[in-house]
Amino acid sequence: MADEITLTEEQKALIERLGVYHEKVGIPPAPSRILSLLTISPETELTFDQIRSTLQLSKSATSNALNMLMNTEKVDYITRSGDRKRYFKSKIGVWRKEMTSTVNRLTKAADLLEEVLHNRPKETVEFNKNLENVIDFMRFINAEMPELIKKWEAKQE
Amino acid sequence: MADEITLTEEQKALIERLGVYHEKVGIPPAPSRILSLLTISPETELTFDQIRSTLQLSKSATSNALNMLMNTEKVDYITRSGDRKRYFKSKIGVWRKEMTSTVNRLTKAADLLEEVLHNRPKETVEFNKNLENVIDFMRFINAEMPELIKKWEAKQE
DNA sequence: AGTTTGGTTCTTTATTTTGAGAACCAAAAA
DNA sequence: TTTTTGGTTCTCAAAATAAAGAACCAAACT
Repeated sequence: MADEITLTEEQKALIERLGVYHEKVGIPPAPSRILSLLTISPETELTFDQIRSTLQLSKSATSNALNMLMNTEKVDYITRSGDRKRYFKSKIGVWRKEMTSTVNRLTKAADLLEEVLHNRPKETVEFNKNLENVIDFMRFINAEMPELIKKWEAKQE
Repeated sequence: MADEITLTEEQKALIERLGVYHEKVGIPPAPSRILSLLTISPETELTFDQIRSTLQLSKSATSNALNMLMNTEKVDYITRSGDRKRYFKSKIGVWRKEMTSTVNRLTKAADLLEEVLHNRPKETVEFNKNLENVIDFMRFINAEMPELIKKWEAKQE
């Protein structure tokens, strides 16, 4: 127990800064810090207690945060034979899928806005046109994603 | 006073649904509802008191929410000569700029992640490669935005 | 000068979120 | 079979968020 991992002051500061970034996009404090730790830590696979003690969180906060991060597909764990502990790690590898599904959520908004558009009076011409453009652009971006990824991949020599 | 605008049940339901969507992307309840009202209302320019009474908000909640929405460039107001009231309206027209700056915020994340990358040991090869790819893709998307908008505009005959 | 209008700001309360700590639990180890 | 490990779940308190209501204020009206 209490086998926290050693981090430089710089690394600790980075955890906080990246943590704040995650908070800004809606992830609660404890999950944010864990996600940041798993991004910054020299060791990429950490046990429950390494995470807990390094970040000075309670067991409950650690447990709940890890489960939230696993539910949202941001974290995963591996096991090692003959070892009962789980080794948690960032799912940074699936960023392509994540970006795609983030953009895909835009189409949900587009559907909702389309309902709004259909409900609007035809008289507010400019407003309706803007709304229509937003909707169309959201769908356009979503449709372009695969091609965009392909273009990026081609660029990587 | 109490000159609320008339909305159908469907419109009221749409305000709630769109409001929930806004809440999910981090906008607090009252601003979310106001933004939704300004998107759904047949009249696109509403006074402080029309908003207040239609949504049954207190003056303070209305005032604070409107100021937040104006600070974040989501809402604006116009005035009419000989009329002391302000007429608030959604800034839906600037969606292009908004989308661009949303994507632009990605580069802030990329900068932070690059600091992280530089701090990492070279030994975690796969992790580092993934991190590098995320960073590069974020910047790529940002750089592609203007072209993407151009492509979309061309499509609008 | 006094009143009304169109808000803003301050104070207080209700609700939600966050996290600690203890109790708990199943599987593995002793 | 008892104990330890690796968590999970429950209860409670602290802190942050949200919003109501009243007091307040400057500009315009009377």
